[in-house]
Amino acid sequence: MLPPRSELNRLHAELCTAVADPVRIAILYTLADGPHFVNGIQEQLELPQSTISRHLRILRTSGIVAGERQGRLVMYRLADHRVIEAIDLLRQVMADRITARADTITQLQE
Amino acid sequence: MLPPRSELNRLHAELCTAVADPVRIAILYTLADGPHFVNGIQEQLELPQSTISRHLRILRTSGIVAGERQGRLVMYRLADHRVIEAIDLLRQVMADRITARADTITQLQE
DNA sequence: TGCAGGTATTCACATATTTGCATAATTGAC
DNA sequence: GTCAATTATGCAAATATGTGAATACCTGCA
Repeated sequence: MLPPRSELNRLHAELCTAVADPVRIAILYTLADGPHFVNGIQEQLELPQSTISRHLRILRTSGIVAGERQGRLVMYRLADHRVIEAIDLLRQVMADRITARADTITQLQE
Repeated sequence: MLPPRSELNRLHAELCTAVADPVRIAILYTLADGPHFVNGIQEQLELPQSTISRHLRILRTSGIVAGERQGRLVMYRLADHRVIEAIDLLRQVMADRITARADTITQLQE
């Protein structure tokens, strides 16, 4: 007894929304290299600590990452690598588009 | 000479945002079955025509779909099937999560 | 040209999201 | 228990996003 399709689409959109932010994408690519502590992520992204923490909560709530406290630190890791696969696919689409546009400009200049 | 990583992440997020809406997801799955006219999409989703049109514009602007006028109708199609692959991956993640939750509930009831 | 069908846009409103700053909560060491 | 370090949250302001109704726009045909 699955939920109706519109409800599935709503949940699906929630998941997509969770990855639809530049800061969260940066966090996810950082975690794609392996688990990181919050201060490590912050050091890498150079953003206010509260900003990092709030975005981590969004990713955690949507089940995309998981956090585990280790003493005073909290270590975050990807909960499901398919999410990285998915956003990587979209990144390729974007990269191809940028390349195509650059080629067009180059041709116009010749 | 590529843009800096933060700029790429911003563009990447724009692309993700475009698919982060229940109506747009429904439209994309409709178009995954093949090109459709606007009135066909509207008939299938049962939403106001202006709503469909506005979401189609968002998808068109972000390059995810392409529209072509044929007489009085406009036919839309997916511009890059990798986008469907990407959101399908996320849908599987979501489906697995729902299944896991249902199993947990079942176990609690036993 | 005028009309009707199909699509796109504008408007006004409501809701949601993001951000920085300040502050709270949690943990380990003394 | 107190203090310092790390992480999380509350708050207020700014920005962005989604919606339906009405209207404008484009096209084919008489």
